[in-house]
Amino acid sequence: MKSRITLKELAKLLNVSVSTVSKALNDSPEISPKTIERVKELAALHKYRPNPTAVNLKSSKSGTIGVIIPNIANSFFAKVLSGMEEKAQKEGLQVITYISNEYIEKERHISELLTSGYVDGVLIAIAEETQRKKEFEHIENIIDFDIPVVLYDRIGFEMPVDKVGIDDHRVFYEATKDLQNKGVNKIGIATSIHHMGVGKSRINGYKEALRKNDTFYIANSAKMESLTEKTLKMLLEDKVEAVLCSDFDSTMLTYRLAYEHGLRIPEDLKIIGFIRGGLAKYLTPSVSYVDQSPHKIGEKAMEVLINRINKKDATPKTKYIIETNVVHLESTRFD
Amino acid sequence: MKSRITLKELAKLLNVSVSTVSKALNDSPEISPKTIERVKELAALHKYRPNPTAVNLKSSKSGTIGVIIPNIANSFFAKVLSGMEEKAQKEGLQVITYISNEYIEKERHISELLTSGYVDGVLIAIAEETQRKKEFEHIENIIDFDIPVVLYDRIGFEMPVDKVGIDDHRVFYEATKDLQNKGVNKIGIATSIHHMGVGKSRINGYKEALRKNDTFYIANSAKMESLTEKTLKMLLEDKVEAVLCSDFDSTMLTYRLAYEHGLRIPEDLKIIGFIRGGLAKYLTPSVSYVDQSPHKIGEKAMEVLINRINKKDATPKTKYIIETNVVHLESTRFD
DNA sequence: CTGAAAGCGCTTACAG
DNA sequence: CTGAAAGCGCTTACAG
Repeated sequence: MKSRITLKELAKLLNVSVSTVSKALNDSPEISPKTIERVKELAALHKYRPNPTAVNLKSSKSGTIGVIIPNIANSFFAKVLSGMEEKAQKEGLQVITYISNEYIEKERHISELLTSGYVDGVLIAIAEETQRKKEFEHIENIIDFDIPVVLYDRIGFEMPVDKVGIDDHRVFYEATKDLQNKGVNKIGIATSIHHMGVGKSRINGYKEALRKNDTFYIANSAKMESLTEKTLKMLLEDKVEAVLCSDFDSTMLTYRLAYEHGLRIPEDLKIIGFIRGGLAKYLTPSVSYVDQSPHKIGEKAMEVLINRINKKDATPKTKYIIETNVVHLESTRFD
Repeated sequence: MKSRITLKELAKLLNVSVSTVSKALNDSPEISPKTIERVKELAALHKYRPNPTAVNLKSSKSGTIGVIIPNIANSFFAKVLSGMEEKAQKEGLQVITYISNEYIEKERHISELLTSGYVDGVLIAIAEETQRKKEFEHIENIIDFDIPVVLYDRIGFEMPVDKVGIDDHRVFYEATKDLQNKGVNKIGIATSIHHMGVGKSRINGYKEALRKNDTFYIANSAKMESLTEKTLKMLLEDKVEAVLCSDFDSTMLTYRLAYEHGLRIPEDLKIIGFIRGGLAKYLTPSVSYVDQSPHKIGEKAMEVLINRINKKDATPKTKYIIETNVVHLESTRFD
C-alpha cells in the first residue's frame, strides 16, 4: 500500500516549513529559485500531488462540473457528454454525471446535491416530466445559489441562464421547404416528443413552412402503440409522400412500418429522421438525418459554463445556436 | 445570492458550540434530546447541508467513484453507466466520468488523477490501445495505492481485482451449437474487435463449437473497408448460411451488405448480433441479438466496488458473470 | 527569503 | 450533557 505524500512530510524531509513548500510548488516570487528547485525535485521524486479535497476546501471550489442527463441511453446525450468531458479534461475539471431518467423527483434530488457544494457549475437538459409539470423551482434554486447554470439541447425555457442548442424550429422549417421545392406535397410528421420543448419547436417549424392549401399530418404519441396506429394511418390512409421524424423512436418506427406494409423507401415514401449518422448509413435503405453535432453542443456548453465560472464572461446571458444540417442518404433520393 | 449556512453560523444562532451542533446533527448520544431537537429544527429551517468537501477532508474519503469508459457513444457503455449511476445515487455516492476514447495516454492521465485522491474507487473497462500494447502499469498503480478497482465488461485480464462481465466465450459457443442443432452448417463470424479480449473470447467460443469437418469463416478487421471486403467474400463466395456478429459495426455492416447484394434475411442468411434490443426490433427484418443486460452489469460492478470500499467484502477477488441470452427475432426465423 | 499563524468547514477524542 | 482543542491538507496574509 502506497499513499500520497503530503506537504507536511515533504517539508520535514527538506527541513523547511510547510508554507515554504507550498509557495515553492506554486512558483511564488517570495521563494528563492534555489529552494524552488530543491522542493520541486523532491516533490517530483515522490510524485507529490496536492490533495484535491484540501485545495477545494481552501478555495471554496470543487473543481467539478455537474452534468444532468435525462437519458443516457439516447446516443445523442452520450455524445454530448463526451464533448463535455473532453473540454473539461482539457481544463483540468472533473465531470460528475447525474441521470434524471426524465423524472422530476430525481432532478430535484440532484439539484439538492448540487446546491450543497458538490460542483462549481451545472449543465442541464431539463427532464421530460419537469417540462410537462412546468415546475422549475429546483432549477431556479440552483441559480439562486449563484451556481452558474447552462441549459443544453433543451433550451426553450425562460430562465436567466446561458443556453446551448440547435435551432429546432428552423431544422424542420427548412427540411419541409426543401422537400416542397423538390416537388413533395404531402408531408407529415411522426413524433414521440411533441409534448417537449424541442418537439414543439420542430413541429412549429414544419407547420410554418406549409403553404396555404397544405394539410397538417401529424402522428404524435409518446406511447408506441398509439404512435404506431397514428403513423400507419398517415402512411396508408393519408398517403403522405414524406415523413419528418423528430426523434429516434419515431424515425425507426416509420422506417419499420414502411417495410411491414410494403411501402418502398424512397420511391413511395421519403424519410428524414433524428438519428445518428453511425446508424443511419447502415439502414436499408440508409436514412437521411439531421446532424446535430452533439459533440460540439457538449463542448460549447462546457466552454460557456467555464467562462461564466471564471467570470471571464460578464455579458448578458446568451443563447448559442450550433449549426445543423440535413445529411441526405438513400431515404430522400429523387430519381 | 444565497449561500449555504455553516455549522459555525448555526452554532452562533443557537448560542451553543460548533461541536454540539455537529454532534446533535449526527444524533450523538452525548447530546440531550432537547438540544438535538432545537438544533435540527434550526438546521432544517435554514436547509443546512454539511459541506461535502469539509466532510471529505476529515474522513479522507471523497464520496466519489471514478468510472473510466472507453467509448460512451457505444450504447452498451451508456447503459452500463446508467446502471452504475443508479446504484451510486442510492448509496449517496457521486460518479465522476472519465472517457478514454480507447487511448492509453488518456487512460494514463486519468489514472494519475485517480491516484491523487479524487475518488474512493474505480470502475474501468480497459481501452483498446492499452489491450493492444499490453501495458497496464498505470492501472496497477491505482491498485498499489490501495484504491479498490473493479474491471467491468472487459474482464479477461490477469489482475488482482474483482471483475464483472459476461461469459463471452459461452455466448458464441452456445449460439453456434444452437444454430447447428437447427440444421445450419456453414456458420461464419464477422468482427471488428478480434484484437480485443472480449472479441477473442467470442471467437474462441465459436471455434470450439465447430465440429470436426466444419470450416472456420472469420471476417475480421477493425477497418471498415477491409471488414466489408472480408464479409462480402464470406457471404458471396463462401456462402455461409449464418453470421455471428460480435459488435455493433459488424452487425450493422452484415445487415447492410446482405441488403445491398440481394441476400434475403433470414431465408438466405441468418444473423445474430451484438446490438441493443431497442434498435434490433426496428430493423427490417428485426435482428436477433445477444442481450447483455448492460444496466445490470453496471449495477453489479458498482455494488461489488462499494462493498470493497466499505470492507464488507474481504473475500478473495471474484469474477462475477452476468447472465446473457440470445433474443431471437426475425433474422433467425426458421420456417 | 522563510516561517508561524490563521483559516477553509467539518469531526471527534478529551476535559469539565 | 456541553465545549475547547486538535486536526484533515492545504493556502496566504503577515511578521521577521
